[in-house]
Amino acid sequence: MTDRAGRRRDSTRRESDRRDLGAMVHPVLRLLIAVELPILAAHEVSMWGYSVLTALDDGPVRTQATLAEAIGADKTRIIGTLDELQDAGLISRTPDPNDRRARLLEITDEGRRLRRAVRAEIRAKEESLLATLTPTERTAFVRALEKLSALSPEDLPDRGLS
Amino acid sequence: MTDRAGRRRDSTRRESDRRDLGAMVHPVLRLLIAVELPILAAHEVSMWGYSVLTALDDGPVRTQATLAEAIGADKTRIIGTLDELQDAGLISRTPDPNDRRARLLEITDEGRRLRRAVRAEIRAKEESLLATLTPTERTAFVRALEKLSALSPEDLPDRGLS
DNA sequence: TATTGTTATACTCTATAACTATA
DNA sequence: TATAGTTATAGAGTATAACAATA
Repeated sequence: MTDRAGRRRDSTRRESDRRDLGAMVHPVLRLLIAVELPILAAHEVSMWGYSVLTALDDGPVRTQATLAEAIGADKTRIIGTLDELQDAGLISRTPDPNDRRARLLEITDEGRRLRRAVRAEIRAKEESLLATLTPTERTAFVRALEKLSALSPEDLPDRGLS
Repeated sequence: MTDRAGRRRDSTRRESDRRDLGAMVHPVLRLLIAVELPILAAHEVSMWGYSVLTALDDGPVRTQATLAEAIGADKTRIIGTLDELQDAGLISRTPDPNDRRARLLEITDEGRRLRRAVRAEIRAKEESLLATLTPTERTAFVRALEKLSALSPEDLPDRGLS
């Protein structure tokens, strides 16, 4: 029924025959990045830059550290990105009058325009990816991603092994 | 109906309200890595090492470059990994008698044991992730990953924009 | 001359800690 | 003394090109 490598020789198929999730998610992410990079480059914005604009399009943020955590980055890592975005007039970064240590971060109208233009192009590309799925698969896939991306390692119970 | 940031204020929900796929897939991959790393460390094998063992458990490979491409790596990048695996007795690496430039790569019995033990632990952890999904979502999610991970950028047609 | 594997180099990303300015 | 932001440094990961052995 199965050969030496453990693959099934008959036509049956079990979910446990699948590859590890990581072995499938990794190439998918690479594919998404390959699709997005040319679009971002055409608009002269980096991946982190787009990520910052996306976060700020949901509303202003009071400190850089808060913003960094929201996009899964480090506070030291986004400084260069914020410099670029500010120089390009895509965000404003002003000291909070009530606490001059903090920087009030806000997207500008032009930043919003840029972010939404980029998103529209990315969505168009994503459409051609999702078009390879059936409607059922597509809906469930997106829903599953929303659920799983909200989990953190601490949410996982131990289940015997490991 | 929607506020300034474009979010819907009523209870309706559209798929287009979702985040970009990359913004969801990235944290999922990070979660999977966070789950796998402790398991791999306990067995003293690296991520690339496990990836190599997994590929070779499907059958031997005649050249290192072929193996590298199969796991989405560079031929120069896996050399250190192959050295470690060989030193640990997990793979064999012998010059092909017919073409002594090539190295015949094969997993050893111990390598196979290790790989399958690691996989079992990873699968157990993945179970607790997938348990957050409904059965329908789970099946479709895995099927969608299988489809999407098989795509390459060239498979994508241009669709107007970008 | 072409191919396989290896080594060397530089470049990017990231993590850590030290520093400043404000509180 | 503690916090927000910045800078500096070192480390890991990766990409590129040059090299040795074999064909």
